[in-house]
Amino acid sequence: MTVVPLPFDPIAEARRNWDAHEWGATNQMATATAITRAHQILLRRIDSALGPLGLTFSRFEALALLWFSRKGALPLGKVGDRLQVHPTSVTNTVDRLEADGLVDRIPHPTDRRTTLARITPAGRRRVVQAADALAEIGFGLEGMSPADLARAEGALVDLRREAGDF
Amino acid sequence: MTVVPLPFDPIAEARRNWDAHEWGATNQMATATAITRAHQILLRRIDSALGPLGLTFSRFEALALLWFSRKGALPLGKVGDRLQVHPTSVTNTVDRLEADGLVDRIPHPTDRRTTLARITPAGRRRVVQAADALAEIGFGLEGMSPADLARAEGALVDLRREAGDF
DNA sequence: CCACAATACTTGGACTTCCGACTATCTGCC
DNA sequence: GGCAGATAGTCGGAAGTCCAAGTATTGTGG
Repeated sequence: MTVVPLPFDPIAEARRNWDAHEWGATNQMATATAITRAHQILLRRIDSALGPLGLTFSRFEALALLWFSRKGALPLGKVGDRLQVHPTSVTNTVDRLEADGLVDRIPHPTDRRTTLARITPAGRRRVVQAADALAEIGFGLEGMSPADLARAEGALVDLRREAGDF
Repeated sequence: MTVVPLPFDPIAEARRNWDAHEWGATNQMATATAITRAHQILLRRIDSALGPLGLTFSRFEALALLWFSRKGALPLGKVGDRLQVHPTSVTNTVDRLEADGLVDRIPHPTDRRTTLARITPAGRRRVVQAADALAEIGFGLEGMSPADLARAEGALVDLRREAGDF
């Protein structure tokens, strides 16, 4: 995608327009726009760093979650809860990881409704490479000072909590 | 989507795992995750507020951009630059807005390569309703104090600038 | 103990986003 | 003037997300 730097901050511009037309909630609009843009920037950088490894951010997240888990395996539903994504997205993600041999599906020992996703040895090797690649690019956050990292994270805690994240 | 509040902050948990395994860039990981989650929360709330009006956030953004423009019309390429999205996404967005009669396509007066998207009277009415609906829900940012709104926006300025946003 | 509700996952469809490739048009330089 | 390269938009395809609906299994109240 062509990145064309604008000669002005589009958010400051939006603020002016919003205020001029009395559309209300200007501060929220500005912050929502900033978060949306930050997410776009982040996702592009992260996915392009992971592309050579055959991963996307969501696949990486799932893989890392399994890697961290005690047994290297979790019910698909738990994966969805932790990553806050829809069950169908988990099915899709695990399908692709499985096709690449990074994960396999095994039945739950006692509940036959439940399927576990289990990280394979190849998956363990891949996720470590991916974590290195992400650390290398600072998770796409080059350009943010340590103070800004902490500020951003802190400012979003209440939003996440209030939305039921934890 | 079922929202199941977790009994702990998943980001704090990820921090612990990351540090324990010495994967590096822990602070960036935490902030990137927070931004990603905030975006998920935001987008869901915003799209569900706009759904009854037949809009999505990206369609609203395009419509608002046209509304603010002096002539109510812009080349598709300019729309993409301002919203930082791929040309094909603009084509798609405008297709749908056009199908709903909120926008129409007109030729550029002098450059025959260029197509202008022009907001229609119905589009103008709709975008005002949408702005009201969004102000109503505080752009999905209920839960953030005014101080946090400013903190989040401020913390992301350098990221956006460094990424070539402006 | 058994019908009914809840839970776990998958399937099919809609939508958004991106990339690569393609057509049409304009611009600049020889 | 005319051709090479840049620019504007669109199309086809891949990937991600969600919802609605469907199957299978488990839990529960009378």
